[in-house]
Amino acid sequence: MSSTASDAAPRLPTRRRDAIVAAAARTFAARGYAAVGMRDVADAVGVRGASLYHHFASKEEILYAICLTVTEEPNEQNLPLLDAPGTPAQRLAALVRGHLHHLHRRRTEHVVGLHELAALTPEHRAVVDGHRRYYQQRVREVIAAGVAAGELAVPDPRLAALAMCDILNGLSNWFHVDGELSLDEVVEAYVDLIVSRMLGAGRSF
Amino acid sequence: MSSTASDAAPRLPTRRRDAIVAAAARTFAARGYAAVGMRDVADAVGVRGASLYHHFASKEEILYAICLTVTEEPNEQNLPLLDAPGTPAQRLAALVRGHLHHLHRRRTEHVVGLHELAALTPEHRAVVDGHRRYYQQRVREVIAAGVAAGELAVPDPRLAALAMCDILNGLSNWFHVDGELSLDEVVEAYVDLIVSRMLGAGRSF
DNA sequence: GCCCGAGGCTAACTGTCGTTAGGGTCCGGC
DNA sequence: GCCGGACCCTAACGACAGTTAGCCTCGGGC
Repeated sequence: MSSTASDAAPRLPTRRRDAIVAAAARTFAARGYAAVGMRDVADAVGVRGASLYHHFASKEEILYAICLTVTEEPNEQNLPLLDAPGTPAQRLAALVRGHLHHLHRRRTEHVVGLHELAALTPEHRAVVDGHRRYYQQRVREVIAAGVAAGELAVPDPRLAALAMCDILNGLSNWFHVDGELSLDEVVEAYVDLIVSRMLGAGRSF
Repeated sequence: MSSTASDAAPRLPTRRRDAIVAAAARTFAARGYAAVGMRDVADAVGVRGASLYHHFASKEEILYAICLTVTEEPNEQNLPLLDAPGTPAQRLAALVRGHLHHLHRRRTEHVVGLHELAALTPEHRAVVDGHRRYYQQRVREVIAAGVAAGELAVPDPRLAALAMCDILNGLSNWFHVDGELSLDEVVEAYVDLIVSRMLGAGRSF
C-alpha cells in the first residue's frame, strides 16, 4: 500500500515471469515445443538462457504454466456463465460466446495447449486433464438439465458435450484474424450451429 | 505368381517398411514424436537403430509417411462416397460413417497426424495441408449443394464444413475402445448430431 | 556505509540424438 | 560357383539441448 506501484518501476515484481511465458507461448506455437530451445525463449525475451532458471525450474514448467492459462482460466472465467440466471440454452449460448472469446484472447497459448500435452510431466498432465474434464462435465450437466426441462433435445448429453467442445476448440486450428470471417461473425454462427441446431434449442431462447 | 508367397517367408518384400511405420506410429502416439528416438523405434520393430536408414532417409520421413496415411487415404477411400448416388444428406451421412471408421481403423496414426504436424518439413507440411484442405473443400461443396437443393439448411456452408470436420477429427482425442460407448453407437449418434441436426437435414433422408 | 538478495551473465558439463561409415551375411541370378 | 544387391550390424561422430556452477551488479533496508 505504501509503495508507489502505479508508475513504471524498473524492477517489476512478477512481470518478467509473465513475459517469459508469453514469449515462450509465441515461439512454441510457431515452431513446436521440442524445436525451441531455452536459448530461443531467452532471446525472445531479451535475456540469456541460463537466466530463465531464476524464474522457472525447468523448460517443462514453462509449458505447464502455458497449459494452465488455457485450462484454469476458462474454468474460472467461463464456467460462472453456466451458473448465471437464464434457461440452460441461454447459459450454454453465453458459454459458447465466452469460450470463443477466451480462445481468441489467448489464441497463442491455446495452440500450444492443444498440441504439446505429450511433453508434460505425467503429474502436470493429470492436472491439466482434470481441469478439462471438469469443464466438460459442467457442460454436460447443463445440457442434461436442458433436456430434462424440455428445452433441448439430444439423445446423449455426454456425447453432445464432447462434440460441442471439439467444435469450439477446433477453432484454434484454422481461425486467423486476417481471414474472411470476423470473430463475431463466427461466434454468432457457432451459437446458431451448436445451441439452436445441434442441441435442438431452436430459435426460442 | 511362381514364388510361394503364402507361408511365412523370412524375406518379405516391403513389409519391413510398413512394420517400421506401424511401430513408429505407436511410439509417437504414446510418447510424442520428439521424445522418441530412432533407437526406440528400432527396438519396437526388432532392429538396430542404424538399420532404419535402409528404409527411410530420416526420422522426419517416417513421420511424413504416417501423416500421409491419414490424409491421402481418407481422400482416396472416403471422398468417393460423396460421388455416390443419393441426396447430399445421404452422401454426407455416408462420409461421416466412412470417416469415423477410418479414424478408428487408423486411430494410432491419426493421433500422430493431429499433434505432430509442426515437426514436418515445410514442404511435407504443405502437402499434408493440401490434402486436408481438399477434403474440406469437397465436404463444403456437397453441403452447399444440399443447401441449394433445399435439403439442408445452414447459413454458411464453409463454416459448417469446418465445424463438421472438427467434430469428426476430435473423436481421436477422447474415444477409446474400452470406453462406455461402442464405435457404432458413436457413429450413428454423430450422423444424427451432424447431418440431421447441425446441417438441418432432419429425419427425411 | 554496509549487507544481502534478486536477477543476470559467462562458461561449461553431460547426456542424448540423428546420422554416417564401413563391414558382414545371405539370397537370387548368370 | 561367383556376383551383386538388399539388409543388418557395430562403432562412432558431431551437434546441440537442458541444466548447473560460480561470479558480478545493483538497489533497498538496517
